[in-house]
Amino acid sequence: MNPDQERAWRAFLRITVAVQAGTARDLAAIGLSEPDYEVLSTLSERPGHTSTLGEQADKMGWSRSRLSRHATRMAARGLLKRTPDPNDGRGCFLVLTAQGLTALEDAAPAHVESVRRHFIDRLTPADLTAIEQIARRLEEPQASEDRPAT
Amino acid sequence: MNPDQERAWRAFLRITVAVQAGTARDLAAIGLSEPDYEVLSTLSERPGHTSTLGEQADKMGWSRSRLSRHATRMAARGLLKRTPDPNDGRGCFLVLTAQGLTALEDAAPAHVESVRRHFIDRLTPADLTAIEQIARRLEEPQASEDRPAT
DNA sequence: GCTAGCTTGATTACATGTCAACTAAACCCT
DNA sequence: AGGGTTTAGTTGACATGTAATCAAGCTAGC
Repeated sequence: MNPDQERAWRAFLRITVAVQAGTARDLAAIGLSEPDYEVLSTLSERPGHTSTLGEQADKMGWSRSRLSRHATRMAARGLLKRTPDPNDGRGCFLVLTAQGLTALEDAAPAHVESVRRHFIDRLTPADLTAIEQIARRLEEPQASEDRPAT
Repeated sequence: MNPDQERAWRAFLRITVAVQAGTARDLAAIGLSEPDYEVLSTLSERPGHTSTLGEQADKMGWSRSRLSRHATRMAARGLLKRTPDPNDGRGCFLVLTAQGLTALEDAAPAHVESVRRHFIDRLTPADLTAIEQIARRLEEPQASEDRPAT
C-alpha cells in the first residue's frame, strides 16, 4: 500500500469514527441509540408500521438474532410490540406502538439536524456525489469476492 | 434533508458497514480483531514497542477504560504486557511481546491485502483523494461544535 | 397422513464497549 | 511538610453485538 493509499485508508477510518460518534451522541441525548432509530424509522416506513421480524432484519441488513434481541429491548421500553403472525405460527410481526411513533417523530428532526451538522453541512455537493459514487463502486460484486463461487 | 443528501447519508452508512465487515472478517480468520490489530500496529510503531496506556489511548482515539480492558485481554493472550512506569507510580507501559510482534508480522500482509481488496482496489485514485479531502473537511472544527466554547 | 428437512425466532454463552465510581500517586500552593 | 486537586489506570454495572444451539412450525415427497 503506497502512502496515498495508506492515508486514504486512515482517513476513512477517522471519518467513520468521527461522524458516527457525533450523530450517536446527539441521538443519545434524546434517549435513543443509533440502532433504535434505524429500527423505528425503517418500521415506520411500512404499511401499518409493521413487518415480520425476518423481513425487517433482511431489509436492515441485520441478523435475525440481533433484531430479535433489539426488538425485545425496545418492546420492554414500549417502543414497539410483537404480535403473532396468523399465517405462520412460527413468525411474528413487529409493530410500532403509538409511543414508538411518537419517539420517532420527536427524534427525527433532531437526528436530521444532527446528520446535517456532522456530515452534510461540512461537505460540498461534489463531496456528497463522490460518496454516492464510492458506495456504488464498493458495492459492485468483484471477481475476487470472498463468497463461494456460484 | 433533500433527496441527494439523504442518498449520500445512506450511502455513507452502507460504505462503513460493508468495508469494515470485509476487513474484520479477514482479520478474524488470522485470530485477531480489528481493535487488536490497531493496538498491535500502533504500538509497534513506537520506540521500544512501548507506550504508556494513556498516551496510547489518546493516539488511538480510545478511552483509557477501553484500552485498559482491551490490553488486559490481549495480555492474557500473550500479545503484550504491562510494566510499571518508573517515572510515574500511577502509570504503566504497554509493551509488545515477541509473540505480539510475531502476530502482527503475520497479520500485516494479510490485512494490507484485505484493505486493498475491500477498499483500495475498488476505487479510483480520484476517489481516494476525495476521501482524504472529505476527512479533512469533517475534521475542521466548526463554529457550532458541540464542545463547550473555549 | 407421515416424516424428513428446512425455516423462523428465541435463547444461551460469550466478547466487547460505555459510564461512573474508585484507588493511588503526583502536583501545587501555602 | 500538609492538604486539597488532578491525573492515571482499574473496575463494577450494564448495554449491546455475535455465534451456536434449540424448539416449534411449515412443507414436499412419499
